[in-house]
Amino acid sequence: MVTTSETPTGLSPTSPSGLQTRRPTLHDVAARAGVSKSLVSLALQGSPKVAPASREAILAAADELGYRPNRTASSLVRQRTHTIGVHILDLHNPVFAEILDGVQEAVRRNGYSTLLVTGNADPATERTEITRLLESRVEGLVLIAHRLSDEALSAIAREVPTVVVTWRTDGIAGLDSVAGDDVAGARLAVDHLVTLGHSRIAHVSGGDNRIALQRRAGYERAMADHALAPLVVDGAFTEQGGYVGAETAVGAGATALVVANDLAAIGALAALRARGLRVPDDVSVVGYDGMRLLDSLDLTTVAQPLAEMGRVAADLLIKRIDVPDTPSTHRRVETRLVARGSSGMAPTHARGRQAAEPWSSST
Amino acid sequence: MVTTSETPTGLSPTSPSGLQTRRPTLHDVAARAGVSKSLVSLALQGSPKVAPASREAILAAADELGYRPNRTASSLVRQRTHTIGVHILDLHNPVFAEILDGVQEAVRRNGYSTLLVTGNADPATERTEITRLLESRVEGLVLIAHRLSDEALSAIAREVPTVVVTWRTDGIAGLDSVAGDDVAGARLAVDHLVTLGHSRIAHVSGGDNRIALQRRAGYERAMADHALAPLVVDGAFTEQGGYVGAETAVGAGATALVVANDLAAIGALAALRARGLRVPDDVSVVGYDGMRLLDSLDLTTVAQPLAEMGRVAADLLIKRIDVPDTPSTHRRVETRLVARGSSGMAPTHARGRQAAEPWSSST
DNA sequence: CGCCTGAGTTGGAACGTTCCAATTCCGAGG
DNA sequence: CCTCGGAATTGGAACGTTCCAACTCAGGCG
Repeated sequence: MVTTSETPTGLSPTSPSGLQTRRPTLHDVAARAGVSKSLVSLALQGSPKVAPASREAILAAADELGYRPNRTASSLVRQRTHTIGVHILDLHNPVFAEILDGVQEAVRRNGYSTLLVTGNADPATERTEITRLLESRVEGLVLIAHRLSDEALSAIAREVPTVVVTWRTDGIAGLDSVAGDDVAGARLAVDHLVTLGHSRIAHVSGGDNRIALQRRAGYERAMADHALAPLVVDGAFTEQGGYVGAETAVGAGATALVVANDLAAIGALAALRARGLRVPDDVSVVGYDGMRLLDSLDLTTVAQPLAEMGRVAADLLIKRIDVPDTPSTHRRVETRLVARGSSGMAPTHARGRQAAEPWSSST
Repeated sequence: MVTTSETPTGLSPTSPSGLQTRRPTLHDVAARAGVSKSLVSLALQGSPKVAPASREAILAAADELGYRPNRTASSLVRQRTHTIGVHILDLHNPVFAEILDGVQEAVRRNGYSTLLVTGNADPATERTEITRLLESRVEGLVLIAHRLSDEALSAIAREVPTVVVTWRTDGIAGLDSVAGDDVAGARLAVDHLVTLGHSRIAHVSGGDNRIALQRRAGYERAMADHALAPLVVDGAFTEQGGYVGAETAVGAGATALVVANDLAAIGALAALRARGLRVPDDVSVVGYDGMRLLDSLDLTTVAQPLAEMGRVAADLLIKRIDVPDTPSTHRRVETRLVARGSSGMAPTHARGRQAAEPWSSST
């Protein structure tokens, strides 16, 4: 198509490298197509009111100039960003990636897009990154785990619809949550090991965060219900945490480990290998979370429907964006034990021991 | 501090839920503090020209109203976003998270922040997500792997400073890249296995993407140099790819596997376990990438300095943002073999075989 | 006493969109 | 030939910020 070229604006100016110096605007496109900026705006939004000929000319001009709409300007005037902010506690833990899958799926299905951000387990960067999301005027916030105080969290929830994935937020008004039942989940692990004849079942803890404490409580209650002596050793939600935790646990004579999460369970496995202990013949290991990778690693775990958690969270959030004044809902997802090769019968010499016998450092 | 309250604006309006209906603006803060919006802007930016008393009043007003600056408005008028866009091919692969660590570190050190986005290995979403970054006017783009065509890539590079991490982009002008030498890296793996007495060394490929093909080429050349018959089986950069690839490879009598990446190597391990084969007694396995997790899994791998790659990439990018017209630089990072427990001497019955002997399906 | 200076403050234009109200254009109907 | 109506198009205000130029107001100095 031939455009009359008495319009002042030619092709976009380029620097020697070919990198554009000034980005073309609606105005430039309008000048090149010989119409007003309003019509260009209309045409690019696909309005049916634009005459076919004009539309064609505008699209051609935009293409020739390499026009790229400016989202910041658009969302400023529209007062909408159609964007959901997502904070991930730790990108190194594949569990969070799996939750994110579900979030993205639901967010996109609802016509929003996501802005992803991570504090990498550092509370200070976590704060600044979330602040950044709020300043970018995201319309909702998904927190895939976080380290905020209850006050900080509720302040945020007052500002923008928010949903927390991974733990319940009962006390705090105006925000939703999606989580599994960590107490019941830890009990599943203990029950499973008891069924296999274990009594010296130790728990490698995940530190003193909320989730870790819940799982620990579940372990302790289950042990008490089975009239077994509990042993909790310090660990963390990382491979290293699992490694050192497993070392002290087997040092104390444990034949089975309930590890705080999958990543730590992988670390525990490494510690056992380093000690020359076989899994599950000498020691059984059960993880927590249910990340996909564990299938390949043949690790027994307490599994949560991760992608579904993300999906449910995003759906709750979008509902809350549409109807801001809904009471908080806290969704509980089903937790189940997935038995794999890392858990087996207790070693014969350790089986059938007296239940509440105190722990000693025998091997 | 007592503020005179004849100003028209009171506290920000809230809906029954406590969720704010209209976000306070500079104007609201100005009204409440009894000054002009210009002075509020100045004060919030920490300008020394603002009188202490005014500053205090303004800060108090902002705090009381819960004022939150609007980044979209700010970046619109400033014509700067101070934001780097980062695209990650696949969040499920921890390798990319480790590269991202380096990127974030360098980006923050230089006073920028990041906007993270993932296509989750789907080319279509990848495109829309990158488009989104461009429309948000990021000042630079880091692509931690991607599936764009060369044309698409160079079009983007013409629009915004861009750096690709993970593979070289020699042919394409105006963008930088950071990568390891995949051909040499694969050779390291083969050499290592040959030293251990292996001759039936198979390669589980990573598909037909650029990197996979490079690694495959490195394997093939190294095998030829050792006068060994190569065997390449189809795989993918995923656990499943490694699983099926390993199955066919050992079916063909391989005693050692050079697997296309770490994730696939984990899958290969699972396949061997399922077949009752011991590692490394029956079969040795070498991965590629060097993700941290492999340390716990005791897997030999060809390691790349992942975080450093990210750091170097971000530094190159920021240099290019400052000085747009610099010639492309392609940084090569050092690749080295990290020997762990998954690679060992070739089984005695397979050792010292005739080198170029054709492969058969013996076990 | 008027002028100058500089500290402190302010109005208003600009950024690139969207969208409303107003305008032009053109053919049909009276 | 004039009027009307609908389709197509347009100007301009608005979004919330930044920043420049201009202004006010003391106080010091000649």
